[in-house]
Amino acid sequence: MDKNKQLAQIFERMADILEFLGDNPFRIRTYRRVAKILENLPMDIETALESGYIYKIKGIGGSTLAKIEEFLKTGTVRKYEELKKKVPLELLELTEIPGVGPKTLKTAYEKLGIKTKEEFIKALKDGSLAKLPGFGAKKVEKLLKGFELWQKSQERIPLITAYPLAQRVLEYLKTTVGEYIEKITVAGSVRRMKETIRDFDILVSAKREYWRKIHDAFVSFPDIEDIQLHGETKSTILLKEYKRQCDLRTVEPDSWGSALQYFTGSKYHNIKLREIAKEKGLKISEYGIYDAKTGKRLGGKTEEEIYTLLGMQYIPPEIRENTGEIELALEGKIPKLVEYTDLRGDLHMHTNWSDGINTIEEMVKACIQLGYEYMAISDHSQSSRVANGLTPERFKKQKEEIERVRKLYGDKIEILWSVEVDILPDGSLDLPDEVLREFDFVTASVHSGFNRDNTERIIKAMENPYVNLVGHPFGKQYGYREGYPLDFEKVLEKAKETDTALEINSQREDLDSQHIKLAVEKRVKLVINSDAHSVAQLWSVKIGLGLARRGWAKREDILNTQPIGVIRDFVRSKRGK
DNA sequence: GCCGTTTTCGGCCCGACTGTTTTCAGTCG
Repeated sequence: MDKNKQLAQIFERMADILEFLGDNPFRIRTYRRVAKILENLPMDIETALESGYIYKIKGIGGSTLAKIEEFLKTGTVRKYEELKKKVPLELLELTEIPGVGPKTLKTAYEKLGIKTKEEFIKALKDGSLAKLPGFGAKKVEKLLKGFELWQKSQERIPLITAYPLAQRVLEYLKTTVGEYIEKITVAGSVRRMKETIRDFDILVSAKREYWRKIHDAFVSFPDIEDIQLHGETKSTILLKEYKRQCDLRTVEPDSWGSALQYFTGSKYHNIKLREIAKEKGLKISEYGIYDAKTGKRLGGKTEEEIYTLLGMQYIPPEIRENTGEIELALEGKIPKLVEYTDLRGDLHMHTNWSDGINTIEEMVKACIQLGYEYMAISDHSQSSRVANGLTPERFKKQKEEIERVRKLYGDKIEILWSVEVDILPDGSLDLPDEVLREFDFVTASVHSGFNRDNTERIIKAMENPYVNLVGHPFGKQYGYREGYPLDFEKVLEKAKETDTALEINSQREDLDSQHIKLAVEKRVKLVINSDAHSVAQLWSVKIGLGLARRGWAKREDILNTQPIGVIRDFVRSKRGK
């Protein structure tokens, strides 16, 4: 999907340049929308063209198509090349600084001849920018602060890191000013369970008389670097951890639904909704949904109300990206996505037998607490030396311990004896078949050779009748390591052919939602796993679940929503083939 | 740029905040 990303970037850059040049804002919006579409395309752009998929996407018209085709043919887009010559390209990156937009840069460029980032920062610091019309000391000070902040927090953080941090702020507010709060939740990209997060949005509904108290408590959160805004409807703090911005907004209880809808986004989803509202003679804002003519308020207490008034199905937050969900909702065709309560077990976790920190018994007790019907203990195999992988001899001993724990807790939970066996560089497995056959469930993963294409290696592993699941197929770890090159189409085909499932690994966020969408379309079975290395990490299946929902997965697409009998049949039937 | 049972031309989401402004431009979400 490299070409998708490259093309998306070209359209994004063209939009930046056109904005700088003061071009038609609606053309600019179109370019950005195209970039978003390309980024979210669930397949290669070539495939999208060949299959005709792309022609069905609204927002991609003739001249966009021409540019895409030109890019595929020549590797470049002429219009982009020409635009690049007209502007100091390097300067445009500075729009990432909060408070800096294209107009600011344009003024600096035209009045002071500033062409590079360094020159811009210098002009900020030496006061020459402050002398320009529309600029003042305060604005310059703000931009400088924004610059420093930007330097610290350029990177987005993975959801698995962001999610607990957001929960901490929520818990803090609940314990300090909970009595004044009617409802509280995380909105924004965390609620949409986006793979990576830039900042946090927290929404509270409360009676107006309590807002001040709530905001005062918020800006007194212990682990903050800075208070950036402290108002009565909106405050912003900078969290020490990862230098993340965190917004708090308070609304009246009656506006809860419309505010939640609005602050959850995505931006493009909201724009589309408002367009539809307009066609229907309605108007949506964060305060409610109104009759456009009379101004009469029609609703806004719940999110459901908004979607209903627009004549569509409720759309789950995870798929609000304006990538086709709105059209389907208008036709009533949004599928029922998999839910947390559908999960019956976790099939990937480690114990202190390899690189985990808790004992088998502790993991079992924790899984019982979570209400699982079954679980799988899946420690590493011998070639994972850094992870203290088990030899066949140690696995034999582990089996005895599993039996012991089964006697204690077997009536409360089904304990599967499993393994995360290494896929060796040649695609063979780290344990012989006669050892693998002893396990109740086998996951095979790549833990070495991250710089090569691992397609053939994984395909070979899937051909082994004892391999039920490929763990973290891309070898990716969001925020830390890019995945290795992989022909995912081929992997999907082989998975389908061999009845092998693919893992949605919560710790690593691998697969990501676009891969999941493809797998769902191809009807390849998926498993949502925590890959927990301690009791404390078992919660993380919620991350995998979020990704699955973003990938439009339904309950039947996820193997571990099924009763234990189905899991056992899944294993048995592949072995019997 | 895209789009169309009220349009093939003339529209294109909405509101808040900030700073530099006597009514608005720029930025953000």
